[in-house]
Amino acid sequence: MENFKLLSDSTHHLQDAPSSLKDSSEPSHGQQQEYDQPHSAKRASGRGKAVQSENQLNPAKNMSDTLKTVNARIKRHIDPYSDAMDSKFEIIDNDKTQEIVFLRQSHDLADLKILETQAANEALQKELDKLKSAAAAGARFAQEKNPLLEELEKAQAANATLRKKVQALADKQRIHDVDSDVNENVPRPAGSAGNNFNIQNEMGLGGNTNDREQYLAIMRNMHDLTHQASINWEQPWAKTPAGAKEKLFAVARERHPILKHYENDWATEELVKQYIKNKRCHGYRKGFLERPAQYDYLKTNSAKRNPSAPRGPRVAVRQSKKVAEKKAAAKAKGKSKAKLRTKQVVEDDDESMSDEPGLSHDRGGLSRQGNESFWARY
DNA sequence: TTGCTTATGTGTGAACGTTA
DNA sequence: TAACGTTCACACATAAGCAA
Repeated sequence: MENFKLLSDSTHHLQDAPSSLKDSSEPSHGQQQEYDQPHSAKRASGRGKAVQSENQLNPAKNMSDTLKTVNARIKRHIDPYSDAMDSKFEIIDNDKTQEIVFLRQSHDLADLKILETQAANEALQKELDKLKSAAAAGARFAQEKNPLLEELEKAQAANATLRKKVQALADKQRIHDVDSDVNENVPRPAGSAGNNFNIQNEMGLGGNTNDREQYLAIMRNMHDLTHQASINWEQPWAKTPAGAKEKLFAVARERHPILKHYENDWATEELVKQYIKNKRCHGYRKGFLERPAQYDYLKTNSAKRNPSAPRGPRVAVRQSKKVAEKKAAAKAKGKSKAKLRTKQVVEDDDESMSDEPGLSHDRGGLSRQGNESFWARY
């Protein structure tokens, strides 16, 4: 098969070929027709017939053109060293018209190759269609996804707006809290704790269980702070250094911000005073603390007191009575009248003390009538 | 049951402001 | 300036609650 060449080299044989050969191109197909039977069926009409009519007009030229075309197709499609070509060539080896036969065989092979290529193209086309449809589906999906994206963007924008609103409200609340700290100061009640007012109530923590718990928490914390501030509870509160007091107040305000509401830390002060007073009292009673001689008279007074005298929470009653008295005093014109009233109250008190020892502690100017409703509870 | 803590009432003296 | 009233601080007494 080394002699196998492209058909261009042998074109001259065709051009110089005798007319018998040229004319017998079709009749001489006896052998070829047998060989080419399957392909001739494919070319029953169309290109086969056209070539035949062209050959009748100028067979040599047509053959030359055909050879060129086929040769170009062979260059593109046929492997000259393939086994199929080898076997075909051997069959026609000694035939005079071998080149023509070979040309047709090559032509048929080229057609076959074209058909195969067409089939491959069709397969590729189908694959391309599939890809196109897939791409179209992707585009459709992208289009369908757009509304979701828009919705998401809207939700994000709404979220951002809400966040801004929350932040603004928080700022507003913080400002309000600061204002509350400044504006809602509770002044110290008149009198002394336990005698004229109740610390817990005046602190506004006498409402419910939670208030009570908060009050107790603050109170216990103040006790701890008293020791942590190295305050000498064996001495009267008045003798406590101002620096130690201020330090204690500052820490107390930090631990319990509610204490800021009470002017000049009166609540803190009252709690600590009450604590160290009771602690000293306990020490005197137990004997591990010596009472100053200046307070001996209190012991004497206590001995004179009637132990059967009833005790109870009278602060509120006395306070309300005082308010009523002040209102009455405001109505009264002239100081003489007020003085007269005071004297009368004292006289009433003296009367009460002489009549009923149990009311001897009613020091705040309570008349007996005004006090009856209270004592009725005992 | 006991001991401690808390809350409240008591009387007194001192300091302070107001008034005659 | 003295008298008076108010407020404050102090200790004592006691009831009630709570925990060991």
